[in-house]
Amino acid sequence: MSKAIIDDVAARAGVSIKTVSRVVNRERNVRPQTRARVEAAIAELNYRPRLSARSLAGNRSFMLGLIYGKPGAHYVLDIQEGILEICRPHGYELVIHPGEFRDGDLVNEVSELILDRRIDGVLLSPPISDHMEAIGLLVEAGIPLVRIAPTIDKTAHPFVETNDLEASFELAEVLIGLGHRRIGFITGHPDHRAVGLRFEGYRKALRAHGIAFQGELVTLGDNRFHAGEEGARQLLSLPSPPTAIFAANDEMAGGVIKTALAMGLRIPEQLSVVGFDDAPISRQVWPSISTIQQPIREMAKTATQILLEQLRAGEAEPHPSMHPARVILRESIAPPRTQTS
Amino acid sequence: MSKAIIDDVAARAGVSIKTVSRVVNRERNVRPQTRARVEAAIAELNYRPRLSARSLAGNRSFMLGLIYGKPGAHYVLDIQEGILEICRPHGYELVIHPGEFRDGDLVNEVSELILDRRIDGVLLSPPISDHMEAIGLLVEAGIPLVRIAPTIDKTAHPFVETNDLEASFELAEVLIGLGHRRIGFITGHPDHRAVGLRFEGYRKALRAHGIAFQGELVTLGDNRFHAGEEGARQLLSLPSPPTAIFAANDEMAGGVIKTALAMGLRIPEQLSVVGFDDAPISRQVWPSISTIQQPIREMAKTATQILLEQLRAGEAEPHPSMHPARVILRESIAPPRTQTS
DNA sequence: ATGAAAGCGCTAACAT
DNA sequence: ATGTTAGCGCTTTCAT
Repeated sequence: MSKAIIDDVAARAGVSIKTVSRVVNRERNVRPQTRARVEAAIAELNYRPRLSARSLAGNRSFMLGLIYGKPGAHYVLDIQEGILEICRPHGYELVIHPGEFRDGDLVNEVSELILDRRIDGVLLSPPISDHMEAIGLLVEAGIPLVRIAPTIDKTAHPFVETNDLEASFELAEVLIGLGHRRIGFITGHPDHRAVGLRFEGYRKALRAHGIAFQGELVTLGDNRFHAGEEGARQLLSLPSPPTAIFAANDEMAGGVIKTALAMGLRIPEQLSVVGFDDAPISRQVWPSISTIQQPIREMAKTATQILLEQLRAGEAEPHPSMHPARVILRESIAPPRTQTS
Repeated sequence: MSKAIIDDVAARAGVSIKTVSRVVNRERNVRPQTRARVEAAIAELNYRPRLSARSLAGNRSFMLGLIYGKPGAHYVLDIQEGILEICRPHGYELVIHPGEFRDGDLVNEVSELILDRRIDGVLLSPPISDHMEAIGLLVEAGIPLVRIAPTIDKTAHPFVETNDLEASFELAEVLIGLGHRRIGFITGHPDHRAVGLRFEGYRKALRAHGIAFQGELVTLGDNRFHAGEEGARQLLSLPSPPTAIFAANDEMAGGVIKTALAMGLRIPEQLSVVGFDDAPISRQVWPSISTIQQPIREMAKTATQILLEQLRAGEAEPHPSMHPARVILRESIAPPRTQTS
């Protein structure tokens, strides 16, 4: 029963409560000897500072906020755990906040988060990391924030990033290297800008290899499994169907696989498929999907470190940090069948 | 800029701060007229009580804790969102806490959660809802808790439950009804007791239909995709392989599908497969998996309601609530091939 | 039905 | 390097 409060510790260590406070807060100007005495007293009494008291007096909440969209459960959970791994040891709690990009309430909810909870700092994960209105609100309120994998306006605020475009370019090049020339693409949700960069990477790769871009080989998706199914149905019904399909994320690539199999195609012999994210589904379908792995957990950890540093230093210098993605090759790709068949 | 504090509201409404406090806390013994005046003042000033001040004075944190294992990202996220949906409107924040069942640290972390964060109440999701040591700690500390889908010791504490065994029985009966007699089973992780009930449901169904239980048709799994692959490989290599496989969860059923396809089997013609959970994977593989849907989000909501009620009433009556699961039939099942082939 | 006064346990500003 | 004194903004008694 740890009912000890700061006065108990002070009494036991024979110092004033201010000195105890100094030790707890790791301030300097405490003699090592004194510090040791206080730390001993803290240990003996199993003293834990009351968060509410610290908050009230110090005007900070020791809480970080995470505002996230819905880019897949595994993605969100990875981010959450990455953040927790860093912030917990520093005495910060995480308050999670699901928000829809298009939801008009998002802005209200953000201000509620600020006003009611007095969050000390905020992490924004995709696609909310590109939600400039929400960001503006936070900036106005003076709440430190770090954006995870933003794609626009990457000047004003600290962020951690990855290289969607380059990784996508590389994966497209793999297909081209195998001999594919008609490569379909299923785009992602327009609110998820990062996914748009993947499309650009694809186009750039085509260009780099002198392959003409063909609009008919592109279908509009929304990141969901179903869009992959639809897109595949559409692309594979073309008079001259693609020999490979690049889906902007794994969820949709999974949809492509399912539809292609249902249509009686053999993968990868008759159709190569690639995705993006290294989502669980990419490993779990048969054949497994070649994809791009993003170090999202690491990004979340770095973002949290940057945020905590900002909280400590009180400054908000843009502090970019790059976590490159990497290509993962699996069963879903092969050279195209020779045209003669 | 809502910098209004309780004194401002009191002044504006022409009452004492105690009365404002009464209105904010919905206490009675306030004349409707007075209440209206105070509420008007609150609205005009956009007053928001400081959580830290309320916590310090009232000795509660307005935070709920969720301790969860890792039974799949979608599952965890569903629970989180179910809880948030209920607790946010009541002014409670959610603090999430991933914990490994076998991790010795879990107990430490739980006490930290109690001591440091002064959590007002805790929700335990599977498999932690069966972690009696952690529960004991919470009870000892007098922290109200609600268990989500526990399987043991369902007497002492409030909980919400579902009917794993009965649903499993029902799904097994579907296979039997199709004519299957050799039905393989891949068990779940032993720490996840609920998954054990699914095995019992399977055995009970066999018994009910006069089918002898055969140990060789059972392999030990751990809820993960890979275990499904292994189990399928083992079962399908038997001299007389099963005509259907029941995996204790969808993740493993997905593994079965993948392995069976890789072995050249056609599903469902040559092998029927069923799972449990209605996880995304059950919809995303081809063919899609027949399974059981559990209303986990609803369970989480109900659990939160019970917890909040307890916090209000100050009592901890066991308050069971049943959320039945239901069978979902998809493409992965068919009658067995006739033995003559 | 309403109010006055006394903290809750800590940090901040200013001593010393 | 350490201590003193005020609060932080609310909820609790206990009056009235």
